[in-house]
Amino acid sequence: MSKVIFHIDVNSAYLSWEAVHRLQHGDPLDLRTVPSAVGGDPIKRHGIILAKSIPAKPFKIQTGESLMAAFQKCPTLKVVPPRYDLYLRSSNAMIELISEYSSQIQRYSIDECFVDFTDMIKLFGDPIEVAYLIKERIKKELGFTVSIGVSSNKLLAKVASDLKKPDAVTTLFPEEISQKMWPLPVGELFMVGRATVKKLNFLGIETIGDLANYDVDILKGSLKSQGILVWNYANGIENSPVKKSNHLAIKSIGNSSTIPFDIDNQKEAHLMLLSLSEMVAMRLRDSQYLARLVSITYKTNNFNSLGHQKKFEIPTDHTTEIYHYARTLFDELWDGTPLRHLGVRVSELCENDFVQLHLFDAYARRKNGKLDQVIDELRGRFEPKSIMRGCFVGSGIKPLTGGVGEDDFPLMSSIL
DNA sequence: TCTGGGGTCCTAGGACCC
DNA sequence: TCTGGGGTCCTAGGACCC
Repeated sequence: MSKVIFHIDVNSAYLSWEAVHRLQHGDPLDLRTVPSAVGGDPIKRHGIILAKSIPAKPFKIQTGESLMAAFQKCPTLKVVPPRYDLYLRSSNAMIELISEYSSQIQRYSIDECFVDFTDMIKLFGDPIEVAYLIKERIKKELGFTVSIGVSSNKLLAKVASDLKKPDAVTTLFPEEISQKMWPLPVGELFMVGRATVKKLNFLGIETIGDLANYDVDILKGSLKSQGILVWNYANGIENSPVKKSNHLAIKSIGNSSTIPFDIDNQKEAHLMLLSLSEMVAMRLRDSQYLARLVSITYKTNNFNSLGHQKKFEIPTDHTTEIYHYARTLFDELWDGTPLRHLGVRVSELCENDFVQLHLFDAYARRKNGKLDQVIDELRGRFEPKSIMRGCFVGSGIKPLTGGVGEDDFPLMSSIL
């Protein structure tokens, strides 16, 4: 028997949430009614558009483009800074409301989720009517709009929610594929990004329909497994389950940041790595995992990206150990080119309830672990900034770099 | 185009082993 | 060794998602 899946997508999420919050706090202006955007600070070199209002669309403002470019297209564009804690709370409120209709919810990102409604039909009735009900309740009770796609699998539900925006419910059942999905440009398909569009165009494939009706063996030849995947998607074939998000399914934890100035000396680079390692290690301990692999990445001032990684014998969650690995990796890779961006990531995670300790290491590690624990507690009880290492004083580098702390739920992946 | 930060997965090549 | 081949692990880089 066939499933019923919803995909629920918040319209211009960051911007809508920002607008609602401002209205609730007495701001007379609804950001959604004027050309506006949520964006970073160009002075700190974080100047890109993160979300835009619908009135900004006619100016061809694009998510991801620089604020400079955006202002050139629309000098009156109202830009506000992001507030991720607010967005997380807004997202949580929405999920809570949706939970009243099904417990089978997969949070796909901060502003998107999948809902398996199959078993709830006998309780709530017609899925499409329920989708409208959810949409209206979110609008009335939370103040923002969503687009909901309804279908028999996640891929089709996701495509459906994109067909009509904002504030809409759209179906895309298998029998509607040829009429509703096939005429779309192939780049609209999930997992067909810029690089794949180019390769497909080269084969004469322009629309999703072209792809669906192409010889899958030829696709396999030039696109490998990706070719089979997107061919299946173009034909509406996809059957992954709606996975209830559990944060224990995390595969890696990383932080990275663009520095307001170019780093051209080892000392500052090390300080930045320490700052990133502090955050990564705190999140790692919070996740109850240990990591076996540490990687660093950087971007030079001419936007060249390089990375280096290494596996280590003994999994760890200690700040100082992760930092030392990161520093060694960095020193092995860096040739002195000025840097604009640095990142630290840990992966190959394993449960932390059972660790084989080398006898020699045992004492030092326990001491380290205690220190980390105390710092984590103080940072939790007061403010994260309440404890910082002296070496950061006057350095121009923040003692902790990176976001996504406490309410970790980053299960956003490119895989359904 | 003066261009963020959080992720996941796949592929290719070399090392190493049998 | 101017020789074969398969399996697995490691690493770098790139593709995609939001």
